[in-house]
Amino acid sequence: MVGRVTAWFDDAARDLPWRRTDCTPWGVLVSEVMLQQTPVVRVEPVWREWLRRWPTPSDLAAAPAAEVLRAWGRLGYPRRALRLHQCAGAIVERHDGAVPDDEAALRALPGIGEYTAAAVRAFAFGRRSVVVDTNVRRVLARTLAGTALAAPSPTAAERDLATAVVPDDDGAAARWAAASMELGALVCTARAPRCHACPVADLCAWRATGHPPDELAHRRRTQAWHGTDRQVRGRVMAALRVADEPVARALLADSGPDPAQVDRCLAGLIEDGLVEQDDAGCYRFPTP
DNA sequence: AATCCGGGGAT
DNA sequence: ATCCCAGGATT
Repeated sequence: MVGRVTAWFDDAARDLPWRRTDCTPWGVLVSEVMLQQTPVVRVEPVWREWLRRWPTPSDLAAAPAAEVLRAWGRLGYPRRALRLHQCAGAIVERHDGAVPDDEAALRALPGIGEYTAAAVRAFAFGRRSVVVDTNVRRVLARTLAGTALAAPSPTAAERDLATAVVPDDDGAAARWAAASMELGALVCTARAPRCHACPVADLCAWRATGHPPDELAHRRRTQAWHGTDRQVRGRVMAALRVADEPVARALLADSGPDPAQVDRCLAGLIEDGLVEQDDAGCYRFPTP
């Protein structure tokens, strides 16, 4: 399983900038945070711009939060940008400006959770770690468990299974992490898997049983979007992004049909540290 | 364990 | 109109 997937990866891997040998650990960390719930094609141009402007953690730490939020653009979940900014500051303060390779130290950084810490350790430092993202979970669910999709949130049994599969050797483990993720992203996709191009199709439990559908499909609840606070918050952030100066409340009226909702979202954005009010009561990104 | 948190492209 | 995407923090 591991050998065949990594061999496949040697040939099929996408040439992504954060995979190049000249990419720094900081570049890898930035890519991982940007890739949290945002597809590769949308991340790549923003990542290039960020690494050009802020090639090191201390460069980003020194930038104003407003510039960071602006540069985040439409990647979504702008709290990630704020945390990445805080993460850069913490790397400067706690680690002398160098991205740590220790899993516990990584986990302690803002915006770095279990997945991202393991991914940075593997991809930036070539060290063994158990990297379990949505792709790996799906690949393991299908090949080994024989189910169409993994459970909504990772279970302990799933972690144990993922851990058991990871090779002992640092380099082999890091290659498996990248290869298993890539297999899920390019071949063992959620919607229309390309089993004909899969290096382990002949040993896939899900395929062997005729691709049974997801038993929990009918209970999976898709997140609403239209009319939600998330949509309104997004519109407010977009309005502030394009504005050159603080924006009056009246100009944010078309962020949502319900004024009370817009006010609630503004309060939430302020609470989250994404927005602040100036002396005139106009809204803007945080200033130093 | 459940919720909240963006946004866009594919189907 | 629905689904999916290299998740994390909070409760």
